[in-house]
Amino acid sequence: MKNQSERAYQRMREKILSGIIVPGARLVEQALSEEIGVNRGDVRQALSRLCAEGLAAKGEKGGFFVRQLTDKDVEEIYEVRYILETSAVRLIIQRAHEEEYRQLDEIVDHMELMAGNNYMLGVYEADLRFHTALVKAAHNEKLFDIYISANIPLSGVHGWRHEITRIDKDYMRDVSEHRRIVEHLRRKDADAAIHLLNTCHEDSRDSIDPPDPAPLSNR
Amino acid sequence: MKNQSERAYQRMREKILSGIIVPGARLVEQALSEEIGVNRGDVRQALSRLCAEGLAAKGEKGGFFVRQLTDKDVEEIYEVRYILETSAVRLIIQRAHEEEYRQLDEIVDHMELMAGNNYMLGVYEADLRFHTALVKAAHNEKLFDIYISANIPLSGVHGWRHEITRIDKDYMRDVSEHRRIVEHLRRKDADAAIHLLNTCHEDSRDSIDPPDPAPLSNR
DNA sequence: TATTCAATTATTGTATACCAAATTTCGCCT
DNA sequence: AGGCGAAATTTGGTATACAATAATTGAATA
Repeated sequence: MKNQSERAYQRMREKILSGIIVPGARLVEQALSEEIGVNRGDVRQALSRLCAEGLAAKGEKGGFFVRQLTDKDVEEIYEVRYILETSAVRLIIQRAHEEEYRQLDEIVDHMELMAGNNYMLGVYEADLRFHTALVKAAHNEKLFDIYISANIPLSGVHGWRHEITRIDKDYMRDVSEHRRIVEHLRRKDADAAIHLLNTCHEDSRDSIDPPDPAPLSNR
Repeated sequence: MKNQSERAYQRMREKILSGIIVPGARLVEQALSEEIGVNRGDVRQALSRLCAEGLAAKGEKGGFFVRQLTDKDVEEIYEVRYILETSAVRLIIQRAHEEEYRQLDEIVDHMELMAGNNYMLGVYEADLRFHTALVKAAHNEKLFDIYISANIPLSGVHGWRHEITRIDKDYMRDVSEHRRIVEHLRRKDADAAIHLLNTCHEDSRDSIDPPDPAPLSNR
């Protein structure tokens, strides 16, 4: 954390993504500034950035709010996710080095370990990391930036903290799916890898229940 | 323009994209604030947003600068542009209505008129509008947002104002290419449309000379 | 009890001033 | 021309003010 506005941004981002601040809630500048320990100007700066990234939005009557994703939004985000990851796979096959495949393997190893011991949140975290590493391996920084700043790997679980994580899910199947994706990448079989990626998407989409209706303070 | 920080954002964006402020130049807060007629805080807010969108960047020794695109950046952006527009085409074929094709036709008409009378900047503008409308027609707001906020249609000509626009370019060929793209879309021939789009990219890539080395005040 | 409306309080958007630290500029000297 | 150091500028951070507006409270009323 170099400077204060960066700090404000990071803290607020965390709070939003982890669901500590629920979607639809008003982002009160003074409260935030006191809590984080920066002044209102820095909070305002961070809010501006969060807005540009789609994590927050300006209310019609003024003020900032945590972005409320509609069903349509989620649907569209999955579509974009598919587009970006599919393209990443094709680039990976042209460009990735063994080193990057090894990194992906390692993440899957972690995922396996956590799945075996029922660390659901851990598995989820590893999954995030896997998809991020996947796009990174495409060797296109701009593509990676877009993927990150669009908060694509997180959108579906916006507010997961408030949901009951499905206990009966077969996490081991996920693990083997991810492992097979890496295999396909190594064999340069783009279509197979993409097909499996698609399966992942379907899975996570099904396992997500709509978040609690947020207690809107206004709007 | 609802509020001041929005105004600051708009003005600065214009200045950067039109090349009035050259790539690499320092963005002095006070100068900007006086010029635009807002206070420093608002400028700071706008700068924060511009940064998130990749139009500006924070210098290592502090301060904001107009983002300087390297050859690699441009290369990557074209790749992303290809990915996004290609995906858009595939979605358009599934979803677009006649109304949207008519809009595209109309833009091509404008382009033709301007090309016929050698309004080079006008042609360029219509081209921008065409590609934007294309992505919009994919009926995925998120995809559209990404396309816009990544400044993809503009990146290649970042600072075009300082270049000598090629006078000998065959603008009419561009026009007919664009017209054929719409035809292919109507016939639902994705591959043909994508192939032509690709041609456009190659063309514009070739016709762009590297911008003048920006007079860097530091960095 | 439920509802309406006015008074009170909170929040935003904007503006200004201040400060220390870092950075840049500029003139001077060699 | 090139290096040096002082002066000016710029940043990043903080505090405060204040009018306009939005939200909440609470009391009066149906």
